[in-house]
Amino acid sequence: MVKKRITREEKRKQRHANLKTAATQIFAEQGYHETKVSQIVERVGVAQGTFYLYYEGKKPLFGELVNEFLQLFVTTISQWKFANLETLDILEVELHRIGLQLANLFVNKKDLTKIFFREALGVDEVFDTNVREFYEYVYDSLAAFNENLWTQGLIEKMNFRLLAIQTVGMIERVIKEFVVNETLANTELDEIVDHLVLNFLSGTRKNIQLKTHPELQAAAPALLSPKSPDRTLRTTWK
Amino acid sequence: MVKKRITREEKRKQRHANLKTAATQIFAEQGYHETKVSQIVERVGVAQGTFYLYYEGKKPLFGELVNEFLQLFVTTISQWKFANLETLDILEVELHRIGLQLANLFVNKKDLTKIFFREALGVDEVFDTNVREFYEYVYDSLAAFNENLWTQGLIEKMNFRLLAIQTVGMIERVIKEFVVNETLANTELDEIVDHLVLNFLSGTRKNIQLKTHPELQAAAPALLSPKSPDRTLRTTWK
Amino acid sequence: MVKKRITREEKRKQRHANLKTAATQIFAEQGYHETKVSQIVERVGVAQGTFYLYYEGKKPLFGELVNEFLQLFVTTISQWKFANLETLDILEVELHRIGLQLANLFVNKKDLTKIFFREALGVDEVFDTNVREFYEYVYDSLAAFNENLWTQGLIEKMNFRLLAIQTVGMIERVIKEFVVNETLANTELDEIVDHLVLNFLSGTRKNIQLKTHPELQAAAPALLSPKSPDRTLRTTWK
Amino acid sequence: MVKKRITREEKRKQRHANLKTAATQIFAEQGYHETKVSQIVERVGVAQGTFYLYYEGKKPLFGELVNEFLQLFVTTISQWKFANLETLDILEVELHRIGLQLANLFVNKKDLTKIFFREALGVDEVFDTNVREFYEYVYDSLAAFNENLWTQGLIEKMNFRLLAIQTVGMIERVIKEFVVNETLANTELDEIVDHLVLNFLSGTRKNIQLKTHPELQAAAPALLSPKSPDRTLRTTWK
DNA sequence: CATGAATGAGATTTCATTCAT
DNA sequence: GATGAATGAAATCTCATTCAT
Repeated sequence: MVKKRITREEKRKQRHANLKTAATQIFAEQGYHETKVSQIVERVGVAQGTFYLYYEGKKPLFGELVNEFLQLFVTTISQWKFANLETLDILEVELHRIGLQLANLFVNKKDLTKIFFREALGVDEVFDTNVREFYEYVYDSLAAFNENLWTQGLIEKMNFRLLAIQTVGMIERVIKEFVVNETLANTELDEIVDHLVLNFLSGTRKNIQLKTHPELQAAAPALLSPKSPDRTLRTTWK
Repeated sequence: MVKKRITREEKRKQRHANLKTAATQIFAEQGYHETKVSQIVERVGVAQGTFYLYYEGKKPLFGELVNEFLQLFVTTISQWKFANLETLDILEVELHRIGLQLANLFVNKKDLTKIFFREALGVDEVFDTNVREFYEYVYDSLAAFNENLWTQGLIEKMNFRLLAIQTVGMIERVIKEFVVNETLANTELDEIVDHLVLNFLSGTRKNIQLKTHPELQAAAPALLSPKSPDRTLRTTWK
Repeated sequence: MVKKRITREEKRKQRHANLKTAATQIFAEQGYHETKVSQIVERVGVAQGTFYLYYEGKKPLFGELVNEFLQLFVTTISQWKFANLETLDILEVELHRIGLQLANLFVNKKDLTKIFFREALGVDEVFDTNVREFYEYVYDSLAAFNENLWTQGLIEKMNFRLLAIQTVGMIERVIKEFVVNETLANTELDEIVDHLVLNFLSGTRKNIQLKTHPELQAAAPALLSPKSPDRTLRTTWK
Repeated sequence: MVKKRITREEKRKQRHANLKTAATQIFAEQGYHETKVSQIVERVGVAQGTFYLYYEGKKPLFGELVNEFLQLFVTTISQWKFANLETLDILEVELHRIGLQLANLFVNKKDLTKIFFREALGVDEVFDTNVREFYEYVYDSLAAFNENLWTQGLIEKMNFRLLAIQTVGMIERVIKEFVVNETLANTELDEIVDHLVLNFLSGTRKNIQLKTHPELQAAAPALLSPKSPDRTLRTTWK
């Protein structure tokens, strides 16, 4: 008896999980609008109506997935503790650590990450609001963090909110290339994080003594558009 | 006779332009999927069928707009000439100049910018490919530019492609906030560009002499999630 | 052992009754089509499948309820005995008595009455036939009764079937207003029955001697549509 | 040119009319819930989508039809003028006239009448409200009319609202039998109206002098349920 | 060229009923 | 008997695109 009940409950959970997994995959593959409920149930091997036993509809499910991602993110960053960031060296190490932590989140939740970065916006007004709230939250957190670093004399005084936005953008695009598009797949995650941290801290500038070697500075040829300066992009689609 | 032919031709062009303008606006306002062909023709004041005399369909038109944006971008950056970037000071000034130039492009083409950043991805596989090619192009250009700066001894040796990606992300998100979401609307464009350039060059690190004032460096308390550490995000949608 | 069997049987009967009660209520509240089987079982607190152990389906249950109402009605009127309707006074008293009897049936079975008057028709062709047969039966009975009254010289000769139909209509609408819509709730049941009986017998006409007082008869102004002669009714629904 | 435009406009009107006609017929035949949009378009011979060019949906169309009926009714009765109802004879003639007028409305709009009497209630809450408002309006009008007759000494003092309700019921059921069920089809419309008017005025009672002939009054046998006193009605449906 | 009515494929969603446990 | 998850047929409605006028 007890066993039977467990079995049924487990079956239910299994099905729920299967549906979510299938939906996540297909959303990640095709995006929200191209994904049909029929595809989801087909992949799981259940009837169309079954879907609606577990989810109120396609949109609510999508919202749930997006929120799961946001939740994971928020949970992760809200756990960070920065007790003793006394020196730049310590800061660098810490930043590297949390950078890797975050990167792993994205890598482990590749499909959710794809979903978020491909179509979190534009599906529904309510979603949009939610996502924008999320960004505000991240900006605020990061700006406060930066300001604190300044208080400690670790970084320069600057527009900390703008800095936060820039930082988010940096990370975002790298994530997109690494996880979503997989164009950075051949680069070590560690190297990437390292790069981001160093760049965040020091920018690109050659250190001061270089100024004493102007002989190194040659004339720079026009550089951009190395492939095809007048490159034309496809214009027609069916 | 001749006059009539011209008039007719002009009318045609006018209509073409009107349709494109209307479509651009509505795509920017509502996104691709929420935009109905009926809305576009209604705004222009022509019949539904007329739309198809000027465009092969909704998707091709959208593709055209996205490409127009890409084209504008490519045209802009491919014109940059960096003849004499002899010193960091010159570089800084130059970067500021082209940064403003780019920013103005986005501001002037606000609708196209919105379209691109909201939904360039996820509408169609072909679009996606095209956009990805575009990004590759930008990365390559930027990486080459960065490498050249290094050659001139202006910047440090680093992973220039990764640097390019980071830079693109930085700019992208700032643009999104400034042009698309208008959350940065109260910040001067000049300040923003300045910030980006300085950050690109120097990062955030306090310069060296600070190290001689360790008394400024206090212990940093945990800082993130200033609003609500356990923040819960909405989970249900209809 | 024996006790268990009884208990089980009783349980079954109880469940059957519960389901019927719940269904009756919800049908009365929402009508046939708005009522979902899920709502019925939820109110009773049993599983969806259990419903089908007691009833063959939603429609058969509804039919059963409608028939229960018809049965009650038929039982009531078939018990009426009219042994000595010798005078109009006796007739009036008798009519009042059976009128009240009927009225109490409707009041006591308010939900069944609502069900019958709201949706007995239009749910199923078979139901419709059944209901029509019922009406025929009532018409026939009433016509025979009326004809008998005539035989006894109590009422005028007229089209007794038509009279029966009229009478049914009179009663029907009053019931609808009193029981179903409750717009007559502030009127005493006794007064209503009284009114119906008197009207059945004497109509509305002022008795003869009035004709000797023609001074009472003033010119009648146009009277209908006291609220708004050109009243417009809502035309659109979603 | 002009001709072409007219043709198109006419075609449109024709199609609109066809859809309405088909819908009216099928609603009248099968009722609201059994009627499918697919049946309507099939009968007209147009595509499914065409339906939605002319009507916002099935429910709004139904509402439109119900309201058309109500409108016709209101228009009819609001035009009645009762200038000189000086005597009962004149009243009788007038009532007969308007009774016929109303009856003809129902006969001419048989389908709308069927729709109204079969399913005006129970399809939608908004409809219900509308219909109930309509009944209130009719009751009010009729009660005022009756009261006026009393003011003129033509009829007895009574509960005029209740009288109105009774009258509406009388008419309603006769209409249902005559128009909807067609069980009175063999009776002359004129006779029916006559009957209703006489009954309204004089009821059924034998006039006074009959009381002097008690020999006519025989004992009445039990009369009701002439067909089958214990008649059982069908109980099961699929 | 322009029109705009018509098309119809296709997607979401509901819910009475079934049936394995 | 009871359960309740699963079923799947069926219905409504949308909208990009076509094509006769």
